[in-house]
Formats: sequence, C-alpha cells, structure tokens
Amino acid sequence: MTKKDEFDLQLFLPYLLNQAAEQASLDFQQVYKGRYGMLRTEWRVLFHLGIYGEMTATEIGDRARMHKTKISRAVQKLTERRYLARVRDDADRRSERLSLTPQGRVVYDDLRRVAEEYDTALTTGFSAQDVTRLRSMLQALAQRG
Amino acid sequence: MTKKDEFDLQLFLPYLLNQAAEQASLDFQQVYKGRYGMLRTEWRVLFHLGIYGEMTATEIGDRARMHKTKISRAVQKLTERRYLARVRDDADRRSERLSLTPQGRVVYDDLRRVAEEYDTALTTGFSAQDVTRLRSMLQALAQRG
DNA sequence: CAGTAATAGTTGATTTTGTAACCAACAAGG
DNA sequence: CCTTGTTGGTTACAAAATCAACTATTACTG
Repeated sequence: MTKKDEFDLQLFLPYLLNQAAEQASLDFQQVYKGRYGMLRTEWRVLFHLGIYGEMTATEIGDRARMHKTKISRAVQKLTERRYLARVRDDADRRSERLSLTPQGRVVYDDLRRVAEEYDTALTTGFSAQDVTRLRSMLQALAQRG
Repeated sequence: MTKKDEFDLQLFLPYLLNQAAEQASLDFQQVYKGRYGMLRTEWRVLFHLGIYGEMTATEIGDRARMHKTKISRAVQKLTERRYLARVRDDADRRSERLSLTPQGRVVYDDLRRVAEEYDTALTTGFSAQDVTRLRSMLQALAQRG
C-alpha cells in the first residue's frame, strides 16, 4: 500500500471499502427509503426472507451479521407494515418462524428487480472477469474474523 | 451477478461491500476506540490533518465526503483532547485552519503505524496484482456519483 | 428432577448520526 | 454602501444504532 514514509489514506482498505460501500448503497437506498420508507436493516431482513424463505430472527442475524436488536426492531416494523408474518415455533417456543406475506413478496420482488439493475449499473465499465474477482475478494474479506 | 431467476444477496455489491467494509474496519476500530476513545469520524479527521497538514473543516469534508456536522463534532472532541489546534483564518474569518498539536501527532503516528500493519494483514493471501486491482476498482466505485 | 446456565427475543437508556434551522462573515450587483 | 445571496461552521431536535438489562423458554449437570 505504501512505500516507506508516505501513507495514502485513499488506499487504506478499511477507509476505501467504506467509501465505496457508502457510495454504492446510496442510490439503492433512495429506492427502498423513498418508495417504501424502509431502513437498511429492514430491506436486509426482507431480502433474507425473500431469498431463503422461512427463517428465525437469529438465523437472519447469523447470516447477515446483524445484531439481534436491529433484527428485532426491523421485524417489528415489517410486521406492522404487513410485509411479514410471525409464527411461534412449536418445537422451540422461544423463537418464531418468519416469512413474507404476499404483500411483502410484492415489495421484495420490486426491490429485487431494482437491486439487479443497480448491480448491473455499478459494474458496467469493468470486465466480467474483474467483477468476478472483485466479488470473490470482497467475500474473502467479509469472512475474516 | 445472477442468472435468470436466482438472486444471490451475498454477491449484491452494495451488500457485499458493506459486509467487507464492516469486517475490515473491526479490528482497527478496536485500536482507536480502545486506545484513545476515538470515533470513526475522529480518526478520519485526525488522519487527514496528519497526512495533508493544515486544513479547514470544509476541505476535510470535501476530501473525506463527510457531512459538516460530523466534522464539526469530531473537531470539537479532538480539540478538547488537545489533539488539534484551531486558528481563525484572517483572510476569511468564517473559517479556521486546523492542524495537529504535537500530542495529536503522537497519536496519529501511532495509529498510522497500526493502520499500515493492519492493511498489510488484510491483504495477505492475495497477490499484489489482485490487491492493486481491488483498490483501483474500489476507488472507481467510490468516485461514482 | 432441582438448580443453574444458555438461548431467543424484547425493551429501555445512552450514544451517535442525520436533518434543519441558524449566526456570522463574505461576495456581487445595483 | 445596501440589499440579497452564498459560504463556513455551529446548534437543536429527531431518528437510529449501541449496550445493558430483562423475560420466557430450553438445555445441561449433578
């Protein structure tokens, strides 16, 4: 990253990643916020249920690396808006099986379409190979710890 | 990213970038938080002054893409801790020239050393070429908008 | 089993961030 | 100059994230 005495903040990975991440989520944020008044935590929960189907709060937390209070509050909001249904699990009555309502699925489908388009827009200008390499490196970085 | 009907959240760039960014900043965060009780906004301001020398708040904001209220509060905190000095600019008496105190420089030097080591640790396992490519792609992504 | 520990999830208090309104100093045009 | 608009920066208030404590249920251990 640096030679000898110079330190380039613009190349420092945590900083750089953060700048890129913030920029990358900006436009997509406008959509889920503007169109559905959702928070980042909320679309994440929505997407997890949309993709993986029925899950419990902790399962989402593990997969998304989100803290359980964030999940709890996101689930509340989404339930209020009738985007998801909660059913107590009879096998373990502490937890609830969460799933999308039909209404929630409509929202998910819409946002997912936008997400796909947005991802495409973000990666235009890079070669397919570079993009693949980028994703795999990011996944590796995300896994450390 | 996806073929036809599948949507892989783990590969969605805004999500992936965010996961990687969060993970990447974790350990470094421990250091500046644990060792100096600093916030992310604060080390950023500190680093900007350490690297680029005297700057005004807006200059930092432009370069770091941070909102001015964040800067304002970070500057306050850092001033309280005697890490930086503020001098009203006579040419334009609305703004202040900010710079590190000797004490602030000590902290900067320490954190910078840690940052360098940490960056190295993060990138081990990747080829030098891949890392270079990664950084340049991230810079490109960060610039969009 | 009884007692203790661990887990799923919620709630409340505190901290941090975001948004908007604001003050002081400067800039430009008439 | 004087009005209007802009810019640098702060402050107040609302929204959100973090952290700690709490309830209810299940798992473990002697």
